[in-house]
Amino acid sequence: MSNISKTYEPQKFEKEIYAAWERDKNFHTTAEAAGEPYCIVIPPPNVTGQLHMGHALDETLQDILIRYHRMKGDNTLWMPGTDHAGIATQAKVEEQLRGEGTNRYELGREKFLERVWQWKEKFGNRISYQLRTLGSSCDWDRERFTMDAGCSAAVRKVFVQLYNEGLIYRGRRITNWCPKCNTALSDIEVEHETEQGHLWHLRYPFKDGSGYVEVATTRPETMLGDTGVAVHPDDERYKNLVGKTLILPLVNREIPLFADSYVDKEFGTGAVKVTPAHDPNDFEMGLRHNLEQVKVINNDGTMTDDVGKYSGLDRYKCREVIVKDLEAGGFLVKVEPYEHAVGHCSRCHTTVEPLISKQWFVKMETLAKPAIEAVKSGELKFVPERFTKIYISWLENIRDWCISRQLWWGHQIPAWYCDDCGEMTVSETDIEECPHCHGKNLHREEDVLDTWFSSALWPFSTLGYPEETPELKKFYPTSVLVTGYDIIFFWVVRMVMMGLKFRGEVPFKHVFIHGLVRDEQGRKMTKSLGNGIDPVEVIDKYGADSLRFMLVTGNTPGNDLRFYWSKVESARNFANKIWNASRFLLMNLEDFDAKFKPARADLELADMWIISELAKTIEGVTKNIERFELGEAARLLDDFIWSEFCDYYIELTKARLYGSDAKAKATALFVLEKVLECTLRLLHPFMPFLTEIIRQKLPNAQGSIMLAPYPTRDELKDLLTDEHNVDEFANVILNVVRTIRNLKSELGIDSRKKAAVVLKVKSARHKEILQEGINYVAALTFAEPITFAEEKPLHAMSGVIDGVEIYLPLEGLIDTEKEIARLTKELEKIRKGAASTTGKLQNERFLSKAPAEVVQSERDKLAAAEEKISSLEQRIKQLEDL
RNA sequence: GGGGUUGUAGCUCAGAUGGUUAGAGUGCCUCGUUGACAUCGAGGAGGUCACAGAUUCGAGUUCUGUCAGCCCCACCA
Repeated sequence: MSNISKTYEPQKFEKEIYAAWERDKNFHTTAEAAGEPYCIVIPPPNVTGQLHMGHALDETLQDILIRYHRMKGDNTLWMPGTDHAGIATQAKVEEQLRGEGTNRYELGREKFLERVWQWKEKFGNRISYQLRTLGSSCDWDRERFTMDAGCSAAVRKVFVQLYNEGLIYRGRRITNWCPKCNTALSDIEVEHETEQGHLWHLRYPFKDGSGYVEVATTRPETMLGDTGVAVHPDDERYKNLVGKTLILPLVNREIPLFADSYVDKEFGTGAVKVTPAHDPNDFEMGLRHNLEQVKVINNDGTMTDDVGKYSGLDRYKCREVIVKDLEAGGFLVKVEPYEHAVGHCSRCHTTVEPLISKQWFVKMETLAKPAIEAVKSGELKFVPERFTKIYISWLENIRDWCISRQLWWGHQIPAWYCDDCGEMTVSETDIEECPHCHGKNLHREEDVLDTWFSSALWPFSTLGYPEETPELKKFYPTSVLVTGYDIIFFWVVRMVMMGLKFRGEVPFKHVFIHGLVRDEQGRKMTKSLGNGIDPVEVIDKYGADSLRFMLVTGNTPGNDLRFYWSKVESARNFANKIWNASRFLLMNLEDFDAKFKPARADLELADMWIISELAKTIEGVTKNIERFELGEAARLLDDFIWSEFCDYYIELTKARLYGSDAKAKATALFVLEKVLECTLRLLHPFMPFLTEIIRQKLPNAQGSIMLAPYPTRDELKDLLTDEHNVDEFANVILNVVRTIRNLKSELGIDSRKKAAVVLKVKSARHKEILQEGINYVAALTFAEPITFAEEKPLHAMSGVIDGVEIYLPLEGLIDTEKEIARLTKELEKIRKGAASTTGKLQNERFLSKAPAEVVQSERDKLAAAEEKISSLEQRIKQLEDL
């Protein structure tokens, strides 16, 4: 039983424990099980690669909530799974192919997809492995993938219904295009970054030779596609010129000067060149004024065949050449440095090109409204609350969602085009015949859906939708979504919209938002910086429990945290502390009658105190978990276990454990075991492995800790006695202990060396307390002997606390002056405090407005301070008289 | 341009509904290895809570403004 190693070595047991949990089906949930449903669907990690530290945080938070609720008796389901991550995964495999000297086009769609599935298999397994290593208690029997049969069926059904309702449409529009990924992107996949560029001022001559209009541009190469110049309708400078024709330099195309209120009169010359095919605003203006769309840039970022000598040039090379040519032709007025925002592909960081193409879109307005309402009504709550505002304002300004991607890896859009009649058909099942003309010459839409389309359905597709399964009925809406603030727009809002649309209810009641895990310098962990740390590496070195504890302590919802090895180390030290406290107990427990139960009267003050503190800790931890303040809960646990249980209580039991009174020993062991066992359960959601292995060694605990009940104050009610008195006792004794330790230290006496102490006690109550607790003082301070006296001993160092004067007699004469100086300093400190208290109590408005108990506590404070002052003054006088 | 967030000990961070002398971890200094633990114990130093106002009997906490950092959103070429 006690053959437990001297130090905590998590590597020796974590894997076996997890395997046992899994073998015993401890994670498994059924819809029929008893208890309130509690469900979390995992934010599915991308099968692009392995988990990083951000995932470790995300999973840890979820696992804490899940384990807590499971122990509480809720019918708890944590649904695991992974995401196919369209663009990202495809890019990885294409990169692999490039290394092999081939590409996806050579391979063909089918063979290529086989390769991606192989990739998925590899990394999907790696992710499952990592999640297990971390201790995640998900229901593995239900593991899902965004492209499995069920999710695909859900996607089809939702797509077709939205299409039939007119909420999905196909249109020729200007969209963000990534020339490298070779696909359209949605607005949120474009990252805007300010760049140092230039503003080129160009002059476009009037056809009639009557002069020029000056325009400015940051992208001169697009002038090849200009089909107009716009000015504001109220702009006096141009009023008489609107309607005239300009000649586009280099190209010699005739283009109109027209008026549109989009134009800002104040900017530049107030005239804008208009390129409908390559700028979203120009595109809109082009539609309003029937301008021609001249495409001059290809999908791959080179210039099109129709631009003469510029054809085939890369867009940036073309820019250089154009500028030269404009300058040579006298069309360049000036160039200024100019800072402006440029869009980049969030995947590959290539500068995005707005291009016109046929794409599929989801109409957002009607879907967004209920999603806004759900948050405003409180049906859906963000933790912390501040994200509500961000969520709402984003939804209020939402634009249609481009969902088609020119990729192969993903859900292929279920639309078929008939080559005979030209009609398009959208269908939930594959079709081989055109329903319009019964022709057989169909070809399927090649595009696939944006990854986030299937992710948006995740909370109900994983529960069985489109089937009306028992799980769907039982666990939807899920309880809470745990995710980082970086994907609120990508994912959270879309789940809410889809959930409301297809289930009529929000997908989750709470959204628990956490921050990013950063490196020691506060930088984001990224591949390019090479500053990422693999959670598995940390686990190998320090154990999963340490990593988990490190990730939650000192962190609050929504805030970023920094990764420090030293923080992991201190979490490991905490684990080691628990390990050794347990080892101590187990060693002493060897010849202990496990069935012994003390009578309430057998409990000592210290026993009652630790049980009372445990009860407070249970309440605090529970309350904070419920509020999602997991960092605070962890702090309370740390504090209770390390300071109160280990540093004080265990020390206080030693006299009994090593003494000869068998019953006293048994009582102490009983309480030690009781408190430890209860504490382990309280800590289990945070440190699942350690708590499991230790608890299994305790004589009175049966079964897995993860299925044991979560502690409650009620559970301790038979042992809780007279808590108010216990607190008072503890207060006095711990204060005396601190003062004695302090004095010893100042005297340079080893803390474990015996030293005589004299106490001068004012009230009978204090005397009673100290007499009863004198052994505790002795045990914690190595004070011996401790005597009570009415007089102040002359040759001694002294300290004073409420109601008690403490003296450490010295063997020789004391250095009177030094001691007086020390006491005077102490006296000043107390006087200062007393002065501020007196000030308050002399303030009539304080007396009349502050609550009675606040006033009373100030009075008590003052009385105590005055007592201390008088005691100190006496002592100083006594020393001065020497 | 709009919005958010942060500013508390050398460092990293806690401090819910305002109310004792503002806390923890880590680092630093002093002392201590006889059996739970040196991955430890005891003690200590270290903070005008960014700055300025306002509200209040009372502000680290609420409000306004200023400064500094970070982040998000945004179709002014």
